Amino acid sequence: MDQEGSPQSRQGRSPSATSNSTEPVRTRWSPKPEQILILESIFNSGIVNPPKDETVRIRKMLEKFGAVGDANVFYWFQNRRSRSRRRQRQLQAANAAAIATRGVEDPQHMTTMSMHHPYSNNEIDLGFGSCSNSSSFLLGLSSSSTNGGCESNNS
Amino acid sequence: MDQEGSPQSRQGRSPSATSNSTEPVRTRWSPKPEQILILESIFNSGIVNPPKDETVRIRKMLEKFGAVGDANVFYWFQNRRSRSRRRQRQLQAANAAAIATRGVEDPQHMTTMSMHHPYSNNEIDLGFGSCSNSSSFLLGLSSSSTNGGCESNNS
DNA sequence: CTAATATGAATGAAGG
DNA sequence: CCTTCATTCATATTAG
Repeated sequence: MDQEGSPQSRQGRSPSATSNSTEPVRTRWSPKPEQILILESIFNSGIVNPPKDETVRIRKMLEKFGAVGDANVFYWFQNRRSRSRRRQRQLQAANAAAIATRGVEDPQHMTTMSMHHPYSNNEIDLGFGSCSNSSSFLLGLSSSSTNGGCESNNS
Repeated sequence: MDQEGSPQSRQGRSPSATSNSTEPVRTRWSPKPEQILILESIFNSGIVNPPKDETVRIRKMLEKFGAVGDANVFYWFQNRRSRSRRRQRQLQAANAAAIATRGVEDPQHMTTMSMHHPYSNNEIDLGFGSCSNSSSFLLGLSSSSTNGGCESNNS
């Protein structure tokens, strides 16, 4: 394979940028660790589906650590949501199956999602409803509104 | 019940313990030969993208030979599809290049075909269009909505 | 032991 | 929201 000695040296640019001649190789955006931290913090803060304006704000925040476009942020949240839900279902199914411990299998329903994960990556909290105070440095979302940014969004 | 799929450390009997005591050493799923046979049979039967229900059924089938989760089956088919496609594209490109042969030497590195495969890696059939009925002992599947039978897949 | 390869798993991007 | 494709990462296996 191709394993460079310099990993994570991929520079991604927003697909909207047409004036991009210095980087002919279109590499898909690879979020930097700091960006991932920010995104996860936001997600765990309850903002799982940021509206357009917030997406832009988040993008600007992330841009300080590397090139990123609005679409990237949008995709990230979308995938994150989907992934979390999937995770949840599998986890629940596994748990139920473990508790069941009996050969009762639903011939119709396929709720039995038994998948043995290698590492315990439990992330089953999501303080919705109440804006959980994450000790994150990214608490600067307020701009025009007087609110601190504890809002439940839904589109 | 099934604790884990028995990693079967067949690497080396060397006592060189790689610092493994209570580490969750993410042992990735290693399909048993029988499982691989089943999966390949199904794949070659035309089921290249089993729907969820079928995936569960396949998983149950495989579980008789070793611990496996739905996600593993899902990943297996996904990777299989991707690999088959890529392989074909590369072979096609190589073929086209061979036909060209208009003195146009490709000074670039050989990404298409340069590696000598130890075994005859000819798997370019993918007899879609006509559902080839392989004589497998495990053919007991019912078609679902998306695909699963003798139908050309979408996209 | 090191290098190359095969393959399971994760994720960004896009389609429907 | 859901599934699917393509690319990439990580690791097990095998060749040198």
